[in-house]
Amino acid sequence: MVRATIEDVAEAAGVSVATVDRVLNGRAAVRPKTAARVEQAVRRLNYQPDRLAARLARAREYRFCFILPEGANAFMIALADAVREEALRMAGEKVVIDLRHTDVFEAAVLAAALDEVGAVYDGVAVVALDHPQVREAINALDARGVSVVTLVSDVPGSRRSHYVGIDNSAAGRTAATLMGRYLCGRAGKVGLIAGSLSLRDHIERQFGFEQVMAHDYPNLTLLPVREGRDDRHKVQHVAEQLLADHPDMIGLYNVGAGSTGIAAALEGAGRQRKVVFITHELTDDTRRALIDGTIDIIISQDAGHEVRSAIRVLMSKADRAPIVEQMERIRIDIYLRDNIP
Amino acid sequence: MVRATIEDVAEAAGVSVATVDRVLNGRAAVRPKTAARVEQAVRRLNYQPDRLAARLARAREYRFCFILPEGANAFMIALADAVREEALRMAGEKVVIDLRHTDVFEAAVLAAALDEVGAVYDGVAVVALDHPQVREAINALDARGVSVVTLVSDVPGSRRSHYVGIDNSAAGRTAATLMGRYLCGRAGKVGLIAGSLSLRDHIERQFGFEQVMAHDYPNLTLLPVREGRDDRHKVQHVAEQLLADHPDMIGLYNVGAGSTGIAAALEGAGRQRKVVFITHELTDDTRRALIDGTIDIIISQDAGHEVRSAIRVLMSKADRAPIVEQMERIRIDIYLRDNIP
DNA sequence: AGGCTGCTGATAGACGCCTATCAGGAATTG
DNA sequence: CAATTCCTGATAGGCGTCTATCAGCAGCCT
Repeated sequence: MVRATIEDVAEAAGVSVATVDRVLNGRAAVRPKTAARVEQAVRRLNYQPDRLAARLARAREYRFCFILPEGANAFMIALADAVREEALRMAGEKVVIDLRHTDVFEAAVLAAALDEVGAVYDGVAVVALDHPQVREAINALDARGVSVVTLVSDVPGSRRSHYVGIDNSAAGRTAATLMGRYLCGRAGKVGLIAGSLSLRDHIERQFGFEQVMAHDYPNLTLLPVREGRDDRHKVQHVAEQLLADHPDMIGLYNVGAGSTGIAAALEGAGRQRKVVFITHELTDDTRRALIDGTIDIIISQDAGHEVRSAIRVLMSKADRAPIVEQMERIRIDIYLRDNIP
Repeated sequence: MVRATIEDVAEAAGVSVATVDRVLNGRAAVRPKTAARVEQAVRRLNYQPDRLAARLARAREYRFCFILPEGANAFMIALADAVREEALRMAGEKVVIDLRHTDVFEAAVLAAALDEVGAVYDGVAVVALDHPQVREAINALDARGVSVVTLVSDVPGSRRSHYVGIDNSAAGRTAATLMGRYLCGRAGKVGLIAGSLSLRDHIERQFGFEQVMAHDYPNLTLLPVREGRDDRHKVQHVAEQLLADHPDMIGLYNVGAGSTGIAAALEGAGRQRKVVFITHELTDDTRRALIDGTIDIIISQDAGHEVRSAIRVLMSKADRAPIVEQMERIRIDIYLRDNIP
């Protein structure tokens, strides 16, 4: 039982291969009756075009563009590295991947960047700000036939064809539960530092965290969020303030980047390992802090997986082929010092 | 800058495409001097054969076999389902995947099964018992040119070309740290139930768990391991015994399958949510117990990912192509009730 | 010199699909 | 009923590689 070819279908339907091709690829008008015969034959033989042969024949280049923030925190650098690495690997498969950096915090700038790339690429992956202007730009791309996937941070309500990233509110809830359990029913204050509250992912994490905290751990008092803008130094300053203001703070959750700033602040105050510190993204720095105990838990996402997933999705969209949802789910990685890769 | 074809290489090296092909695929003897010229041209043009075209031309079927335990705990069923699902998907890519069930606990039976499949397949993935006889059978397959990957449980020291599965000792350590933290410095006993101590994965988990327990949590007394054979009923019996024998047991780590038996025992004794219960593998049953709080943490591995990884590895081996290590790392998934997929 | 062997070139024919073109038959229009 | 438009068939050529075959040329041996 070998797989059927386009010729088998043609024969079974009593038409020519040209007609089968016309039906399959919508190349020209075909009488409905004929088309129906072809489609029936396709189903009967369970014909599915050989994607390899198709891509070979099309001799088509896929052109994709990744748009990442230019402000370079460690995770975004890892993401950019992953893009470059995959670009190399995929070069052998007629896939061209470009990488652009933009100020993603400025809606206008990001929207302009999105408009600009539309003419050239088949698909765009973007770490996006959730803002009406950006949403418009994404919708415009989609209207032009350029498929868009959001990466790491989503823009719900836009016509992006897929979101590649973790469920951030689940990540926040997870952080809260671990915080609560690690604190063992003690009473005290828990601090919260975010990067920017205009990034969807941060908002959602915070939301999930607060939800579980309020519901399950009434013994803990959640301090108002402070914004650190994902900048190491600013974050450190914020953390120092927080520590000074609240000598009875026993837990700290960092929603965004700049963890090293917090680690420094904790060490400066001599309160490392006394404050349960949970943060995001495994990088060289956070790994080190995790090993020496300053960080208790890192919640992370795998940049390599995300980039590969984004590419697979964009390719599927370009081929108008379905994606395997289950395969494209990006998981929440939880790292303790014991399971660091 | 389009990518180079085999013809470009031929031209650059001043030879015919036939010769380039002979060098690249070791098809026939080529004078060393000529071969060197070709190889230089390959490097200079950064030529890499188009894998799509190659596979198309070879018109080759890959035949792989998965050998799984016939004793059907939920995880193994999920694994088998994943194999069947991927078999369907890959059918479109000239990859034929068969699935066999065997008593993997009997070294002789498993070894016989391995011997048997050797003649037919290009590659074999096996959930293997770590036993000299099995090791021999694996080595024999390798000698015959059939590549073998171990799945879920490794056979170190054998000539398997790859192990697809999590780092089990890290998983054990992770369980221990979470257990220790969840128990908040209280003193008490911690129970340990394993499936079979002849499966490598269970031994390693236990080892990792004991290591961290002994080192970091001297307040906790680790009870001697009890074997439950991965059988729901036997496991339940063992758990009931354990609970009866030790009213002061405050933590329980299940290294193997049969978690539902333990959940039943805990509920029977009215000690659910009083004993911190950590176990492995997310299934419908364990998910439910996690949600209602009987299970505190599930450490898991994604069957779908493992199967896909095994297939990718086997295909690479069949093509003599390198694998992307980083992409084939199977991660330890940690699930709380907050991040269940 | 004749017969080897060893290496190389040329080339045809897959693999399964896409693209394009041309011709002729069928259906539609006035 | 003729003129037109709409569908369909046939077929060639290509995508980049593999496989196989045959012919030719050099150098070696006896």
